[in-house]
Amino acid sequence: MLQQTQVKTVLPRYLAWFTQFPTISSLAAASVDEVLKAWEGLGYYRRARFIHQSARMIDSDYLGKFPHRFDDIMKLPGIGRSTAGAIASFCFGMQTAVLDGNVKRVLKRWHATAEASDKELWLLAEQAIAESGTPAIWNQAMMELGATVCSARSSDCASCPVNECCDCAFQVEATNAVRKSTAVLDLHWRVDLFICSQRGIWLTQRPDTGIWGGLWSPPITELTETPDKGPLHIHQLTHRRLHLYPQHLDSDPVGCGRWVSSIEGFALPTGILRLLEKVT
DNA sequence: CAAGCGTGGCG
DNA sequence: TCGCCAAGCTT
Repeated sequence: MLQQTQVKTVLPRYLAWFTQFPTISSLAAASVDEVLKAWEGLGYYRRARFIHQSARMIDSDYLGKFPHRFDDIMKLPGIGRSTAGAIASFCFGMQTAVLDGNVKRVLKRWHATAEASDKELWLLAEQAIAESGTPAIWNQAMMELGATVCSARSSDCASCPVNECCDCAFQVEATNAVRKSTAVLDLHWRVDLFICSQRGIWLTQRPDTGIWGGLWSPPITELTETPDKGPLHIHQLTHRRLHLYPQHLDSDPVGCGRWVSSIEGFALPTGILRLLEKVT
């Protein structure tokens, strides 16, 4: 849940999650739609399907017990080197490094290597963890440092507990790499609203790959030409600006999908929920 | 290695 | 208001 998502955002969802899925086997037994619904609004929905797959894999391949070997943890879908390193060090006391956004920034500033590649940063992280002697504490400390006094927007070198051994103390600004901003692409989507009092609203399930993968939505058609009139709702993603054009239709829907009397039990993307709030 | 993948918070 | 970024991973 915490991958690329702030603790503040995750916390309430995390608590609700463990009420609904208290054990690995309970998560494994749930349907994909139940899991996606529990994840609704968190974004990066592939993570929800990955954690579901992981639960099922643990159930079948590891007798329902979370694996303790680093290589086995890495095999779980959605768990990469950094997350595996966090789990292995925090849960099992292993000497494994974490390299999240915070740790990367702290390492770059500490060693004054703003242009360091991921490969080089992993090397630095592994070296430090080996010398620390206390992997779990070290990892937590690095992450915490990056989240507080050595944060991205504001660094407080004067109050940093380790400023005396930091190569770039008091000159953080100079070592911030200039990020090349990635282009935001405009997409124009027609959203077909089949709504009737008798049958409710027509929803289709989006393909697993791509934007809002696996979630439910009214049928969406990509437009090559942008309508010059009619209602429009804009939804911003990281690298995409979605222009959503709601289209009320009285005809019968074609293709795969289902009528639902209420969207309550279905996981819908936030952009679609906002659009529906606006037009209904 | 770079692109693709959501959403909310914050300066 | 707007752009950046957050407990990254997969392809």
